[in-house]
Amino acid sequence: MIPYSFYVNQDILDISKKLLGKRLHSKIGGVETAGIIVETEAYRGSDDKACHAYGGNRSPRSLSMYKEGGHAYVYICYGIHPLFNIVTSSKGKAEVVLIRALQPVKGIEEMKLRRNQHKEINLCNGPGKLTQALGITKLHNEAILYNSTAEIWLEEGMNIPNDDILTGPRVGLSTAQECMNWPWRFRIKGNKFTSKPNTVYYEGYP
DNA sequence: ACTAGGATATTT
DNA sequence: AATATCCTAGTA
Repeated sequence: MIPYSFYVNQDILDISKKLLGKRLHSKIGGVETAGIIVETEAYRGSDDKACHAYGGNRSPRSLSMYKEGGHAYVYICYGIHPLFNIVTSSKGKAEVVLIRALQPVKGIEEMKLRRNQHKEINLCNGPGKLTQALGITKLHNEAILYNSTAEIWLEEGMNIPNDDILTGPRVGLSTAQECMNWPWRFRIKGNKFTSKPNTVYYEGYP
């Protein structure tokens, strides 16, 4: 299990890249499922208009973003889909990483049942899909990811060198003005399990 | 292959 | 009224 120290006092863009290649595990309803993180996005409260905590904004939804690194921020997107984010950095800064896609490695049969899909490629290739596959719901908002009883946690996986990371604009933003073009989406080059809109990207980090 | 529409919690 | 999405059903 990846410890508390990993989640705090790291630059939000650095940790978004370091999360690539790590494994996200859940043990929910007695079944363990896991996948390699292959796509992330960074959200930074202080100056990022796309972030729910932009400029220190607080709402019932965004409160958990202000917790200390190592907590989960789960919110409901479009009224239906829970999206799973990892709070990073220190308390009060509201910096989170959205997990956008996984390569399934454990509990694949359970994922197929939960997702009602039979193709492995369709189990975790989107932020709303992977929460369903892993059994993550809004009840896991504010969950701690680093203690022995955690239902959701990370494990070390493979190290992804910078040359194997593609960056591009974040997905689904249209009113965040200049922020919507920031290359704060990260994914593993050549990996087939990333989420759909794969059109725009840059090699490496500008 | 591509596109339109529906599902619907939360915020402004 | 808009949104950090996904699925189905329709047309091509």
